[in-house]
Amino acid sequence: MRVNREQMRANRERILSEAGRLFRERGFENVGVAEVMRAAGMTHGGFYGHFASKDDLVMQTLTQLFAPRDAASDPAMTDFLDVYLSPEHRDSPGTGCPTAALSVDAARQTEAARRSLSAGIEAQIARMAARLGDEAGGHNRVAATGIWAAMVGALVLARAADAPLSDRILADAKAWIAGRLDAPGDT
Amino acid sequence: MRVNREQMRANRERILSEAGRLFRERGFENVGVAEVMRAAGMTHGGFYGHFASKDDLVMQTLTQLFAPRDAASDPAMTDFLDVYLSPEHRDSPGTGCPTAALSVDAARQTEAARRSLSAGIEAQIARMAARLGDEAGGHNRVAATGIWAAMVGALVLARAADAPLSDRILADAKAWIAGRLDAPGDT
DNA sequence: TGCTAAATATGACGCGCATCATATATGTCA
DNA sequence: TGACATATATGATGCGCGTCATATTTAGCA
Repeated sequence: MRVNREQMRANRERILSEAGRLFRERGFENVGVAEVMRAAGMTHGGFYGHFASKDDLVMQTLTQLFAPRDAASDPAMTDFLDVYLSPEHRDSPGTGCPTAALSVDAARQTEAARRSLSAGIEAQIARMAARLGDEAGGHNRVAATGIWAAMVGALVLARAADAPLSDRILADAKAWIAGRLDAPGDT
Repeated sequence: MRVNREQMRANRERILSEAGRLFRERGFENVGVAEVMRAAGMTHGGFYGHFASKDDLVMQTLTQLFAPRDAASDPAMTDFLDVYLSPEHRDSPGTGCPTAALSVDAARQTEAARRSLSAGIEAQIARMAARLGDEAGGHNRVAATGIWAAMVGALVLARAADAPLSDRILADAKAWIAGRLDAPGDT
């Protein structure tokens, strides 16, 4: 039952990947250690060879989900907005934005988990500000925070709302935010 | 151990009230039936005399939290925004906005619970639109959705972020949203 | 005032979960 | 190539939770 070092590294990454998907789909409390391991193609026993506890898994999953990616390949704001507030993104939280899926839950986790999430939020705001800077210019941190909050909030509301209302929230929020992009008008 | 009808009604309301507070503070999955009953000053046994199941309690709690109040006494948008994105509101989810505290969790509950939440979101958007109508006028539904999403999202982000970042998110989001209130500019 | 139904209390059951103990098989290295 | 370390599997333990069975007390009503 022993695997080589490469295999073990791959197993560990598959655990983290499946945990990231399951946690985003159903929240930290509704996914058990055994289910994560099963999704990764193993049994529950080997879990503690990879992680110290479930809290540790939660923290490392958050860290991985918010790992920095190169901002150079970021799509333009308009395209990003269009994808972010699409029905497809709303309907697939398991592969979607970890902030929208896990922020509320993560606020109730370990201090270490909170720190990972907090760093991810800061990075995202900075990236949004940079993106706005490329297209407008000025003190964009305020606008980046407001636009990002509106996007996350709209996705959360759309996921909570039922069928006809949900689509309308996506469309209306997208239209409103897009309208704010053109005319910066910072305070 | 029997109480009169008035007392029983009061007990039932206290259960719902405490459940509303505890659920908003810690989420549905992290609060047990026994703890809710204890908070209401009773033991766990009498629970099923009031509710059919925990799912039933969750649904009725949501219904009560989103019960319509008279929109006539709503504060002006600016005052509402100031209170909503205050550090006090961020730090007391148990008595704060149920949408920000429970939306993500509620999306994973019973269909009946989802319906209660959905109705609450619809009512809130309508109230926001009416408020904007009193102060501007026009097709305000789009703006109401965008502003409400920004407010909910900013509160969620502020609750997830750590100390210095959290305050900045509140202040920046508040400033940005307030700037969008003056100039409607609907699409 | 006494009988009955009802509201709450006490206690128990079964299940799922996180965690750990031990077994087994196989990479790793001398 | 053989001995040992180690990655995973099997199985067990303890605990908390939702739910229910039963007991107890007392309001409601004749």
